[in-house]
Amino acid sequence: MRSVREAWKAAVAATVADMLAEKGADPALSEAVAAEAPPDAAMGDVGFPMFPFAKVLRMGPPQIAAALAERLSAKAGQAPAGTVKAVGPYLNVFLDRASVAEQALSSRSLGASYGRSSSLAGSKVMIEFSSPNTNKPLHLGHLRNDVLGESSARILRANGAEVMKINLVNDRGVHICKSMLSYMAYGGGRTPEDEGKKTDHFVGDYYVKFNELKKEDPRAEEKAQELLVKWEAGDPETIALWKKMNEWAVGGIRRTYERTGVSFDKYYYESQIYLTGKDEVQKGLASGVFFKAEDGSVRVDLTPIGLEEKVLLRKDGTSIYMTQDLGLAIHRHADWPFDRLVYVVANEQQYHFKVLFYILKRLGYEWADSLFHLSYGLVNLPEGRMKTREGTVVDADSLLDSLRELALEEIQAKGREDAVGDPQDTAEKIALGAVHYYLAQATPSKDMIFNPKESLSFNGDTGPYIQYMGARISSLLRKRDRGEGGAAKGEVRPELLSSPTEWELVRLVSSYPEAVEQAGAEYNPAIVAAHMYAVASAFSKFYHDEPILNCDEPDRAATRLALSEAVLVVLKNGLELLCIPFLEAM
RNA sequence: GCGUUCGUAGCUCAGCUGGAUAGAGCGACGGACUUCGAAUCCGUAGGUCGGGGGUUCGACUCCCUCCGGACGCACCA
Repeated sequence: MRSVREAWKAAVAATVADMLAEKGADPALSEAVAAEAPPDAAMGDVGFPMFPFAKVLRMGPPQIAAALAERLSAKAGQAPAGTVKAVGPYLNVFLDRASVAEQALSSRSLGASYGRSSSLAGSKVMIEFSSPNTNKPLHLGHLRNDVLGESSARILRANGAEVMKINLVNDRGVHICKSMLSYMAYGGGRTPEDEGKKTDHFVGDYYVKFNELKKEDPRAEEKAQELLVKWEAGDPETIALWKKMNEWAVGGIRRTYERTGVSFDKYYYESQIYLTGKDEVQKGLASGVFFKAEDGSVRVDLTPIGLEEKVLLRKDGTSIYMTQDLGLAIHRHADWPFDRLVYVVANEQQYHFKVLFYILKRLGYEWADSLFHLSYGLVNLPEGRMKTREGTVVDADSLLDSLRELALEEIQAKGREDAVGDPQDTAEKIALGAVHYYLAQATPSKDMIFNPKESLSFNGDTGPYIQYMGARISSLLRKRDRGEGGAAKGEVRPELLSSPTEWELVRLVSSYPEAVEQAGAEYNPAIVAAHMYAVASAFSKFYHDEPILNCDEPDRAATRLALSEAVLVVLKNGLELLCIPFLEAM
C-alpha cells in the first residue's frame, strides 16, 4: 500500500507542478502536496487537499481538484492503478483494491520478515535501559522502562539497525549501604533460601527495614556514609557482604528479566566504572572548557544554555553522577562507535541529560549530537505517585503474579484448561500481554496512571484482546488443517475482498510496515500497539460479520482464510515487537 | 522565582509533518450465542478540545498570555 500511495502522491505532485509551470509559478511549490485519509472510505482511499495552491494558481481549490482529476484521468496508462475523483476542494483517489489486497496477502509468504524495512540499515544504535538499583526489586516503573527499551530495540532492528542493548546496573552508593547496614542489624546471617524468598525481594526487605533502623539508631544515616567510605577503601568484610547481597539482588532481577522477555547484550556495573570520567574532567580543565572554583571543585559554566554551573569534581577530588556518565559515554563510543546512543530514562532526568550532552559537545566530541534521551513519564497510581517509604510501590513480580491468578481464574471459569494445554503457562503469558500492552500503548513522554482495577480487565483495548484474536485465527487454521470447511477446494482470489470490513483489514495489513517504520523513526512502540489494536478490532468485526471457513463459496472461503492468515502474520510480528507473547489458544 | 512538560467525553487515552461532521476503550443504559471461540459484536447517552488573544483560506494541532497539575533547578544517583 505504501508504494501505491507514494506513487499516487508523486503523480499528483508532478501534475500540480505542470499546472504551476504553465501559470509561470515555481513548480517546486508542488512539494506542498500532502496525502491524507478521507474521513469516509466512500469518499476515497487517499485524499489530497488543494487549498495550498489556490493563491498561486489563482483558482478555487474545487476548480484545481477538478482540473487535476481530468488531467490524471487522461493519462490513465502512466498513472498508478486506481481512479481519481474531485470531491470539493479535495482530489481523492480510489486505489485498485485487488492489487492492494494482493499485496496484503503476500505477507503470508513473507512470514516473520513482513514489516521489516531497511530504513535504518547501516546504522548502529546503542540503547541503554532498565538501569536497576541493587537494593530492591524491579517495580512498575521499571516495567515501563523495560518494555520501552526492549520494544524500541526490536523495532529498530526490524528497520535494519544494528542494535546493542545495554544495562547500567547501579550497584554502589549510600542506598546500597543502607540495605547492607540493615542486614547487618537484622539479618543474622540468614539467606533468601532460609526464608524461601526470591533473592532480590529478600534484599529489598532489608532496604525497607532501614527505616526501622533509623528510628532505633539516630546515627544510621551517618553509619551508611561510613560504610560507603569503607567500601571505597576496599575493606574486605564490607566488600564480601556487598558482593553477597549484590548477587542476590542482581540474580533476582535477572530472573524477572527472563520472565518478561527482556535481555541485554552487555551489562555495565557502576562499581566498576564510577571512577571513569575523572580523566576527562582533568583534560577539560587543562583545555579550559572547565574551571576550578575558589573552593577547589571543578565546574562547568552552563550560562550558554541558560543554566548556571555544574560541579564535576568535588573539592576533595571525588566524582559524581555526571562525571561518571561523561566518562561512560566516551568509553562506549570508543568501544562501539555508534551512530546513535539512546538513554531510556525517566523524564525526571531531563536536566541531567541536557547538561551531559552539552558538556560532551563542549569537549569537542562530534558524536555528542547523536545522543538522545528517550524520556518517558512516570507511572502513577490513582492516589498519586508511588512512594517507597509509604509502601505504595507496585512490585513487578507481585503484579505479574496477581494478573496470572486472574487469568487462570478466567481460564478455569471458561473450562478451557484442556484446550489450553498448560493453564499456568498460558495464564502467565496473558498476564505479560496485559502489562506490556498497557505500558506500551501509552505515549512514552507522557505520565500515565496505572489503575490496578482497569489493568486487571482483559476486555477492550488490552493485550489479551489482541492475543485472543490471534488465538481465534489459530483455531480457524487448525480446523482448516483438519479438513473442515470448503476452503481447501477453493482458490485464493484477492479481488473478492471487497466488503467494507474486508477492505478495512486489507488496508491495515498492508499499512503495517509503515507503522513499524514510523515507530522506529520516532522511538515510539505505541504506534505499533495502536496498529495492533486496530487490526485486532477490524478482524473481530470481520469474523463476526462474515463466515470464513463456513462460507458456501469455496473461492471466497479460501480467500477469507488467506486474509485471516495475513492478519495472523501481522499480529504475530507486531506482538513480538511489543514483547507480548503470542498464543495459539487461550 | 526560573526551566521542561501536560491539560481532549464521568474515568484512562488516540488524534499522523495545521485540513473535509473531534475518535477509541472502560463505566452507564439497551440489544445479539441451536452456526467458524460471547476474553466477542452492535446500538444509545456523554465533549464551547483548560480560559483568552494571535498567525492562516483553514487551528485540538503553530505563537503569545493567563489558570491548573506534574517534574526538575544537589559537591544524590
